[in-house]
Amino acid sequence: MKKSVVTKVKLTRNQSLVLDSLIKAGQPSGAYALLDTLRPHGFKAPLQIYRALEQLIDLGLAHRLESLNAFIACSHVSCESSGATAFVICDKCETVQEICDESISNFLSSLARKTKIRASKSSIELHGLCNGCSAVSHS
Amino acid sequence: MKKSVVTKVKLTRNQSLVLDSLIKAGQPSGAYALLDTLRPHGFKAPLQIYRALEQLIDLGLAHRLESLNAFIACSHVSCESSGATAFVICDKCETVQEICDESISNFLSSLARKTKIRASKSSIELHGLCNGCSAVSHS
DNA sequence: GAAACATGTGTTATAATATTACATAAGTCA
DNA sequence: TGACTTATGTAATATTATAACACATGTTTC
Ligand SMILES: [Zn+2]
Ligand SMILES: [Zn+2]
Ligand SMILES: [Zn+2]
Ligand SMILES: [Zn+2]
Repeated sequence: MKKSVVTKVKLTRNQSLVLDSLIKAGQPSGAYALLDTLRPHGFKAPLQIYRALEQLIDLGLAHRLESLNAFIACSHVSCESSGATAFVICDKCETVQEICDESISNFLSSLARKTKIRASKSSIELHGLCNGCSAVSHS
Repeated sequence: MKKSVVTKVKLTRNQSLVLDSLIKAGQPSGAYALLDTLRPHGFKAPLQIYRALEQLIDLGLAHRLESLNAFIACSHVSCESSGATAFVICDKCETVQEICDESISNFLSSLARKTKIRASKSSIELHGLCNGCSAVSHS
């Protein structure tokens, strides 16, 4: 898993704005939602968002949720350490828990070993109802 | 994890055609690639593909690879048993290994327990270079 | 400083993926 | 049969992502 080694980086204006939006959102955000949010700041084209996101993701400051085609700010200081992260997503309230511990990296290592793959990127996403939403929606 | 309980289902014509294409491809296939493949059989619109895929996925006969926006035929008899499946994807030769054992379901159960989520769907995808490709591309 | 290079930006257009809406047909069961 | 569900056909549209090009800015090297 390639990861940025940098601990402190100077973000460009666009990157900072996108990261701030992501943090403020506190939820998975689509690229076009971010674009709309940032139009008042002069953003006009999707590429401005996608380019900033690419950097932020490389730096471990944001993550892409593959199953939602959406993005979210990293909830840790930064995920540089391992890059082995799992996302647990409530489909009702859209809360996302970002889990990044040894159980994840161990699982991925073991999976890579078993399948003889030289892993470069992983995506673990678990959908369902969080504790609160699960209590409410007892259909 | 909700799963079909059916063991033998009669597929409709469209569903059979899409499944056959997926199996023949033996690789992740995009919806529009499937559409092109099936035009000679009368397919004309993306919805015909997406609708068939939805059924096939519900039946456990096909899977969606979230990180590729693509689909693949189930490599087991069917994944009805657990629905806890991991995909290991070579980014060079596009080979996909579908892993479905206790290590996967245990990991997911544990993750769900830790995060207090009532899980309904999961997606585990590991990218990298398979054994063969990794040997060749020693840059 | 000038040249060479890498990185970031702005903008337009376009590609790739997925869904809505509506009309029709076919299968299932009382 | 009627009532109902499921599958289909088709057109239009929505959503997500990238390509191509021009320009600007920053950094290194001489
Ligand atoms: Zn993170
Ligand atoms: Zn919730
Ligand atoms: Zn399967
Ligand atoms: Zn390979």
